[in-house]
Amino acid sequence: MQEPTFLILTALAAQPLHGYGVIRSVDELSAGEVKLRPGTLYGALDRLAEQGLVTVDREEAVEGRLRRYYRLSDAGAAALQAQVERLRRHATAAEVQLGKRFGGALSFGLVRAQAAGEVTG
Amino acid sequence: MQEPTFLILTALAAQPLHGYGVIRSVDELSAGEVKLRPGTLYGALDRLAEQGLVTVDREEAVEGRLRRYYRLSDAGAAALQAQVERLRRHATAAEVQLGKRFGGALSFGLVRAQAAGEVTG
DNA sequence: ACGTTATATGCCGGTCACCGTACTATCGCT
DNA sequence: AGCGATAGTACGGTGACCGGCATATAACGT
Repeated sequence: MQEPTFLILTALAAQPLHGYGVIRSVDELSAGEVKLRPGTLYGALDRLAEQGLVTVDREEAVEGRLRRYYRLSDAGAAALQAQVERLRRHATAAEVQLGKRFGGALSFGLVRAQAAGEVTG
Repeated sequence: MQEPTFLILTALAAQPLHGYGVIRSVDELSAGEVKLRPGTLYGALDRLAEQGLVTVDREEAVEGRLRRYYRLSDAGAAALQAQVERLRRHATAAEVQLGKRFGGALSFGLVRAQAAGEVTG
């Protein structure tokens, strides 16, 4: 699962949103770092619906415009939670490796890596 | 940056490795979850070298076979560290969102999410 | 002697997620 | 009337990754 897809699931985790709502939510959640393009969003939404990770909650017609709300399914929530754990494991592994970067054991600030996120063991 | 690329950088963070060494290291680091195919590995290595995130450390000829060692550059280490922080932020954001999942504040087991890995904020 | 597994690298075609852009359409603001 | 925000659809392109194949040597089992 890629970053945009992950953030779409994240946006939908709290409550159902329509497409444009997802774009705004992802923008906020990523502190402005990730701005979803329509092509990315609706493509991802279609794929996620196909996989059963999101479902169409309802369709509203607001002043002629269709507004389709998407909801995170239970399977989607489980997938997201699994992905969160995967991300954490990878982050931890990378920091442990980075801590070994100067060839041996060292006893000062760089062990920070382990201290920071490392309790997983 | 995708998962395979991230794990390749992670593998090289501790010490220079040759191609096959990276495959084994990634296998270990991911607890057997990620098995790099040659096409993925060498393609990624070429791209990373182009971006200056890894450099060729040295070339050894072991019994006729060439063994090319790759090293993580300082830029690569910085990129990996940045990626680690990005991953952590996303993981945290997702768990906060998942915590809101049943519509409001709740005071039992599901707040586990925050308790589990969450001290970052 | 032969097959299998491990070591080690390179190449190529295919897929699919994502990007970028353009287009349609309505509302509110100026 | 024109512009920007809202809201969704369509489509061509890129590039990372996958899968498989080719190549070569060495160790190990049968």
